[in-house]
Amino acid sequence: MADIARIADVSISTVSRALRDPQSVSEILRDRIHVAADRLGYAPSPIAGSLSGRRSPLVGVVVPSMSNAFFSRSLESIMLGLASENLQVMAGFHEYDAQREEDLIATLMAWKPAALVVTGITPSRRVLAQLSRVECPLIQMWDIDGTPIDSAIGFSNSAAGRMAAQHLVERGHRDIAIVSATNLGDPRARARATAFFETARKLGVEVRQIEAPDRSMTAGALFMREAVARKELPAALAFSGDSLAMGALLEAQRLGISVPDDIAVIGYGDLEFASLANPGLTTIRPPHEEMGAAVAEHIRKRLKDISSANETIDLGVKLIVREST
Amino acid sequence: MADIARIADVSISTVSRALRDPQSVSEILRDRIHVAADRLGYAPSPIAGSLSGRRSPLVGVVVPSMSNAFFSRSLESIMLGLASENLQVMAGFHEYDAQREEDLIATLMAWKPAALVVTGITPSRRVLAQLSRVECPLIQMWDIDGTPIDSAIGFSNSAAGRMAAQHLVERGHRDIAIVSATNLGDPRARARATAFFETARKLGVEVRQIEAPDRSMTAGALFMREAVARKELPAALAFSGDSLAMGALLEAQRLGISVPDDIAVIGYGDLEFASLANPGLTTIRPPHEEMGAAVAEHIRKRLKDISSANETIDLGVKLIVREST
DNA sequence: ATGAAAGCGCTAACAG
DNA sequence: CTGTTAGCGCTTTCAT
Repeated sequence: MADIARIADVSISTVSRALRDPQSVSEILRDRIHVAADRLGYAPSPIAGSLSGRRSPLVGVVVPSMSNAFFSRSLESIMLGLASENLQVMAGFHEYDAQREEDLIATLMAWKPAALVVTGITPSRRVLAQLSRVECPLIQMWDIDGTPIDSAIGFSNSAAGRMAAQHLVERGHRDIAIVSATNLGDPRARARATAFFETARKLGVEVRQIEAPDRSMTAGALFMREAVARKELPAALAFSGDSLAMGALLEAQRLGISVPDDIAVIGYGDLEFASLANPGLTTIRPPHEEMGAAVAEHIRKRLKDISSANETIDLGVKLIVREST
Repeated sequence: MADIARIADVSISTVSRALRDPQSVSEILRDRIHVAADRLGYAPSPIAGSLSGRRSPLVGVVVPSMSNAFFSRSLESIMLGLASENLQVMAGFHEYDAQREEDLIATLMAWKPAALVVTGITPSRRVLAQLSRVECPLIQMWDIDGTPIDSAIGFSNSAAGRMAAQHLVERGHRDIAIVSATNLGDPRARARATAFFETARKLGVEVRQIEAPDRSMTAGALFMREAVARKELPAALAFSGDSLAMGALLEAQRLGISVPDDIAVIGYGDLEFASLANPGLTTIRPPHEEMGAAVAEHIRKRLKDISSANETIDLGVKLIVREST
């Protein structure tokens, strides 16, 4: 910037202004400065800018996992929506470990991000305290059931659970089990399972809860194999995720069990294979990409406009009925 | 740091040393400083450190896509392997767009990263020039066929293509087609397809090349439906990815086509569903997670040790034979 | 609308 | 082993 200032015969402050807020500089100087900057191939230092300024051109994003299709999609669309704003995403994951989440948030905050995006609306006590002190816009995504600290963009996981239960009961099922990997510590999966359970009960159906070791297709297949071997197969199965459901579907096929004749199956997620499976998998579709796009848009808005903080946006879930129920 | 210095009654430089290289400070001062730092709840500013120091505690990672399971897995394991070193990953994607890749690399370099990881060994001319000027350790991952700029960690995509062709020909197939989404601009998919083609030819088999619109399961299903409708189904199909193959497998099932009796299928990737599919999908397994771990380890080593630059590590691919061939 | 001056919080020679 | 002294490259009052 000093070089530009010399060539354009202005002060460094004017260069700074011309570059970050062109309107605040007279047209003549502005042009001289931009020409000089181009000639020198000037590239601003985000580090120096961040040290000096109020915040960095960074948006922190905290997700439970990077390899989970749900979150990697959200991440991708957040990045996409923020690229035009010259905001770089700095992401991390914690696998539902509260300590790791806390450390991660602390690390991200140390970079003075322009905004912070976290997954979930009900953090642990300590993380809650930590988030309450955050000085930048804070967006909680993937859940809106509860009290947001600042803004929340997502959908109701309880509604998703309710929807699934209602569907199975309406289909006439009375012998229902829900297969869920709750011990992973995913509060949203837990919320869905709880809502499922309670909705079914209200409709006069007692639902069995079965614990899966994790949310993988392999776990789904394993569950199915063992349930069949023990002859403990219920008439309808709700899985906490499409991968579990797909694993079960494939294994059922292998074992000669007919879906939906012998057993009805519903998933959650509407991952790509849900529509291609045989039979097509009935599932609940959360607003994957829409969420990322909405988060990015919200950040853009808040960085410009006056405080449009404390917004809650419900993007809704959909029941997608296919052949498996 | 000034507060710590005052409390511990030392100079700021000594605080800096005690914190970043404890060994270089006498035990007495070191303890006083750490106690003071704890008491004050001191959290270092990575921004100030980066501006002042030679580099930032950041590792830039460039992948083609964040939502692709291949790359999100690598990313996750790189992050995991670097967390202990207090290195934060800053990642971005470009969807095989050379211009976006160039911009992304420029953005990452502006943060003075401690290391840069890119995907692929054969960048465009301009990106190559850009990477040659990088001042930090540079790791090219997911491919080792070619001349690395600095270090390369991955496997031979040509070998993967060769392996697949050899397998199908050995199984006795003469009517083979390869279904590949080459127009996405993925040089590694292209390398695999080319090697497949040439290997088959050497073995006396001419392979048809069929273009898929993308690498999704949906595209695989669509291909299968159309090929069957046109009665143009070859005896053996090699797909450039497991998702394409899985889509085709599911659609074949739907259409009553038997795999491998009517048609043999081989994929690439060994994604989770490959072993669960009916029939199990024969595929080529690249070293997904191993790569991320190896990249992280290599970075750790290079940041400490003397220059162990210009290393090329071949993690190898495996042919996994299942029922589909 | 422009410039001068004072940092942002830390690292890194250089002396001693 | 420790302290002094300069910055790193930019933003931001405060004057003018």
